[in-house]
Formats: sequence, structure tokens, C-alpha cells
Amino acid sequence: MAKDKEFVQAITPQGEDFSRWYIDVITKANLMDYAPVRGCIVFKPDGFALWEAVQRELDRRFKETGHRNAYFPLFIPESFLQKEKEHVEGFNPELPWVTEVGDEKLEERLAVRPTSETIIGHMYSQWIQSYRDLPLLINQWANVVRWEKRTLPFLRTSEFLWQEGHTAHATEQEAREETERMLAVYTDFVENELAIPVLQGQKTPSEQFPGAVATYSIEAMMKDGKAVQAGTSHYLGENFARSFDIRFLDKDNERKYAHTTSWGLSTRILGAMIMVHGDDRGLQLPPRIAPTQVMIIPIGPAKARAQVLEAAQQIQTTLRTAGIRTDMDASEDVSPGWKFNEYELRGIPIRLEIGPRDLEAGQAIIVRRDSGEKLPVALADLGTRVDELLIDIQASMLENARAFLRNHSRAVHSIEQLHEVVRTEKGFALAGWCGDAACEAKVKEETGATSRNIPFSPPERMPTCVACQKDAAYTVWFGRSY
RNA sequence: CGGAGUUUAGCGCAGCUUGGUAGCGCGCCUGCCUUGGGAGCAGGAGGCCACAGGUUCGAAUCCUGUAACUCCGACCA
Repeated sequence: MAKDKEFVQAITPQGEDFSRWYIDVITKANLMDYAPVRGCIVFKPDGFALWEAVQRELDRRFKETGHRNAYFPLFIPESFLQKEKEHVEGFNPELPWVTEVGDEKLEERLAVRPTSETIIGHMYSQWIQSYRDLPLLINQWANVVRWEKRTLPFLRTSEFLWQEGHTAHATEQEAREETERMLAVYTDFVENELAIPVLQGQKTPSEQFPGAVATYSIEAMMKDGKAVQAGTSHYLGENFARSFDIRFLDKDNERKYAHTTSWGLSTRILGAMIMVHGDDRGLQLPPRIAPTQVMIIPIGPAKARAQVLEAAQQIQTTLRTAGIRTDMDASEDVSPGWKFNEYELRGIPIRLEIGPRDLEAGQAIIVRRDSGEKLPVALADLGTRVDELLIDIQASMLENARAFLRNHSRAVHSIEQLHEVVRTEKGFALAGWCGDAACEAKVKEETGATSRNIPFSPPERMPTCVACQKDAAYTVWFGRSY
């Protein structure tokens, strides 16, 4: 027990200092390292494996909904950004510029892309002539740069990885349907793969994407009660089509502007996953996304080792054949206890222990990362039992996160109550809003909370504006955010 | 970008007040031993003290500047 305590000291407990906990976990679990450039991180193999898993699952969903991948340049001519006024104003403060090459100044400086609407819009204008060219459904996996003032590994880095979908449609209705479809894809992915429950809704005008007609988001709650915008989907109307001249000849022989959308999900989702599921022992990976789902740890004195190892090998083969991502740590230079703690820290959903005692009993010990529960399982049943357990762990992680979100969300009627919710109870507040940006600003100034989104289906309708007490036009989630 | 703090071995830290040849724990390497919740013993390797200037006979230590990181604000995914 004393040693157990020592381990816990290695990670700052969440209750003591959540930020320290987060940094401790991501560094000790070997997910990332700081790079020598401000706000930039290195994704170490264990961290990048998580992003690869995200890519795999999301990419599959994009393809299933008819999208194809392409790749556009990293550099964007300044004149392109200037074409959409709100867009350039929104991103200008955080753009890095390439101004010279070797000793020569460039004729036109190039922005390192913060997002690709402009350059993709330019290309689309050349690719789209007829209604037959629509819809154009393209996604790209890319890195983008936004020189943020304040950075935090995964959640906000100067350079980050993401996917950005860019589509063009013949009609407003089709484009709006696409916007909603992709928000639903994100919701499905985040809830069912990452076990993170989200609140779907529309962003208020002050929080919307620069240049968009409407921005939708899914918002998740971290264990410190703060919000992370886990994915966004924008209906861009004809704004970018007009700026970049994306026009097509319709069936009725009239030239029309296309309606475009864009949607993105970034590596910040990894930070969210860590902050939603992690605990004082470290990471906790949802089984569906975990690169390793089961870690086998053979245990035993030298005289039994050969036998134990053989059994462990067999188990690994059995599980792998059953499609379960299984690894084994048979190293002899660290103690079993060390391994137990290590793989808990790394968040592997299931640990499987096998030693001489189990061999005699014809079983193995399975330990759940989420509950710590230890279950003996007969060797013959391993494949099916582990499979069931992984499903159960996934479900229970989502359910726990849902309960947390529910228990930390409350309807409020005044700014004071709202302040109370975000300050002491730590969570989200559901409140009425008249629609006036001044009221939104007032909430932010007095409580530090911003509007998260206007939920599609709020748990209840709030009748009056939280700030001015006039009739509410909207019911809005408020919260402090990352 | 404003406020506060930090930067000394791979990691966590002491040393700085009062300048004088760099220290602890963990980790690492070798050997022995050990395996059911971070084992033990013995021997060993490893640091231009973040970087750049300055003061001084002499700087990890004093002064100036720069950078990165952490926290708190304003800005954002």
C-alpha cells in the first residue's frame, strides 16, 4: 500500500491540480514531448497511434458518406485570404507568413494555412462548371498553423493536425443537409468510438467561424467541468462561392453560385479524450480506439517461466485470431507490479495476468482498467469473454461520462446562478438568451463563461434572458472552455 | 500579448541569500539475485548549471537581454 501511494504521487491527483495532472499524464504515458518551437509538440509513437486510430475510424465514415480525400498546398497567397473579408479578419492575428525565399523577397507573401477554404475555393471555381459537377465532396487530412497566444498540448498547439472537409452543392438545402450530416458523423464517431458524450447545437454569431452563415458544434465536458469544442461543421452559404467565383450552369440554363460547407475535427480531440476518461492512475482509453486492447503479463518464478510463456503465447494467438488487439510484456527486468502500474498509466483497457496458479486452475486473471475489477476466466472462454468485456467497458465509459455531464449541467435564471455553476459547481449552465451579443458579452465578462452552443434539443426551454431578463429567443449552453 | 513563476544529469529536485573545481533521489550500465501491485545487494557511467552579453582574479550563484515551459487573464479548434 505504501508503494501504491508512491505511484500515485508520480501523477498529480486530478483533485489537487487538474492542469498538472493532464501534463503529468500525457508526458508519463509517452504520448508527446515538447518541441523546441513555441507551442509545438512532437507526437510520440504512442500518441500518434491514437491519432491514427481516430483517422482510421473517421476516414471510414467519410468514405461511407461519399467523400474522397485529396490534398491541397500548405501555402496560401495573401490575395486569396483577402477575398473573404470576415475570413481574413478572423484569422489575420494568428497567421505566420512566408515573405522571402533564400535572399529574395517574394512578390506576394504566402500564409501558412490556418484552414483551407480559400485555396480550395479557388480550385473549386475551376473544377465546377455544371450542376453535373455537384455535389463535390472532398476531405483532406492536413496540418494547419494558428499562432495562438496560449498553447496547451493537444488542445491548442501552434501547429495541429486535423481533417477538413470542403463540399460544394447546387442548392442551399443540399448544403445544409451536408452540414448536418457531418455533424451527425462527428457525433457518432465521438460518442461511439471515443465514448465522449456531446451536446449538439448551433454556435451563436459571436462564436461562429469567420465567413460562415451558420456554425454547428459538438461540445464535450472535461472532468474539470470545462468545455472542449470537439468538432465543427459550417454552412458557408454563397459567401465563399461569391468570393472565389464558384458558379455552375444549372438544369434551367442559369448560372448560379454553389453553396459550400466545411467541417473539421482536430488532434485536440485526443486532449478531450484524455480529460474525459483519465483518472489519478493515468490514461483510460476506450477499447474501440485503444491501439492495444489487452496486455498480457506472464508472471512466475524462473522454473515455471517456460510453461507460463507458452500458455501466454497461446492466449495471445487466440485473442488476436478473435480480432482483439493484443500485446504481451514478457520482459524479465521489471516486476509484475511495475507492469501493472505502467499499463494502467497507459490506459490499456484490459490486463490479462497468467501465472503458475492460473495454469493449474486452467484460467487467467482479467483486470478491467475502468473499474479495477479482477475476474478469473477459464482459458477456453477467453476469446468470447474478453470480447464481451471490451464492449462492456466501452459502454460503461460512455455511460459514466454521460452521468458526469448530466450531474454537472444545470438550468440557471440569472448571471449570479450561472457564475455559481461555472465557478463552484464546475460545469455547464443552460440559460435563456435574448439574442443580443451585448448580453452574451456581459455573461463572459462577469463569469468567464462563453456560450457553447444553442442545443437542437435542450432539456428544457428557458423563458427569459439570463443577462437582461427580457424574453429569451434562444436556450443556450454556457460554460468555461479550453 | 499583459501578470506571476520556472529553466542545474534522462526525470524530479537541492545548491544561489553570503561568488571559490557540481550534489541528492529515481532512472541508466555491469554482475548476482528476484517475479501475483512500481524488489534487493555490490560496482559504475552520466552535467559548458536554457542561451547571449556584462561585472569580477574567479559566476550555476550578482546584473542585463533573449528563448522555452507552467499557471492566471485577453484571443482561438
